[in-house]
Amino acid sequence: MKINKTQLMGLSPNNKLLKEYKKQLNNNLSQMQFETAMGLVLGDVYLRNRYNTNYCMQFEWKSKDYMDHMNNMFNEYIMSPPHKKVRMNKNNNEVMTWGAQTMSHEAFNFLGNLFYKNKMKTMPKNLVSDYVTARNLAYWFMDDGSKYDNNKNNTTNFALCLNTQGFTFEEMNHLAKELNLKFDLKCSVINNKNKPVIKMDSSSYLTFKMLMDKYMMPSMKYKLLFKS
DNA sequence: CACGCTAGGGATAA
DNA sequence: GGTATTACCCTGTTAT
DNA sequence: CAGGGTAATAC
DNA sequence: CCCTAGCGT
Ligand SMILES: [Mn+2]
Ligand SMILES: [Mn+2]
Ligand SMILES: [Mn+2]
Repeated sequence: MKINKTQLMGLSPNNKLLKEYKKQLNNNLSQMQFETAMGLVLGDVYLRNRYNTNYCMQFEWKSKDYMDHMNNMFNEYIMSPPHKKVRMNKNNNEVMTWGAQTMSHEAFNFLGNLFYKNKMKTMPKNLVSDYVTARNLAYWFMDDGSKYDNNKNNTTNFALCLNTQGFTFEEMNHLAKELNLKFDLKCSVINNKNKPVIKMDSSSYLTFKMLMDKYMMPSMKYKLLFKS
């Protein structure tokens, strides 16, 4: 008797049926989920291990479309639809985002163990050569990517960035080399507020765009669109 | 005198 | 009855 | 992005 | 992540 996810609607966190449902799920993410999740962990997702058992993912994005896409991608691990978050910041401005979370599950532990060594998020050595794929890169870029030149004219500088301020210069210097090696992306590390940012040279734009094209969600395509 | 280009910095979107 | 569990919001806070 | 609080089960 | 003041050509 297989448990359908719809049977879990409104159940409490410690419900027995929920735990049986978790058991019947595969202990590993699908290949597509794995590649996506890794991109998201590098990007905007919080991979959380609160009770020292199984990891879960916490989502927060401004784009509802993008959030819905993740809701679909990790459908079997998400029990509640995204909830709207409206907050006031210190300037009394309204800031609206969408929040959601997966259930905690063993399927997320491999990524957790890969990125978190003694509760600290680190960049695994040889991450790119061992794991990073085009899809993986795409979700990282959709999350933390940007143009280098954001001026509102038709610039000829097509350089792109990965906003990696959360990592160390050492980690990113190594990553830049790995990206160059595996994807032929001419990368360097630049400085933003004394924190590292990966810059992909303008000459690598077409290479990168070709790699990304089939994965870019509509709401994120602006990140690699130029006037000319 | 324009205009491309950085690095400096603000207000979110993480 | 207490203790253990844990998904769904919440808020703290800032590097993106 | 990262942690905290809690209400609802299970034993 | 994105915007922009202001140096350099
Ligand atoms: Mn990130
Ligand atoms: Mn981000
Ligand atoms: Mn993002």
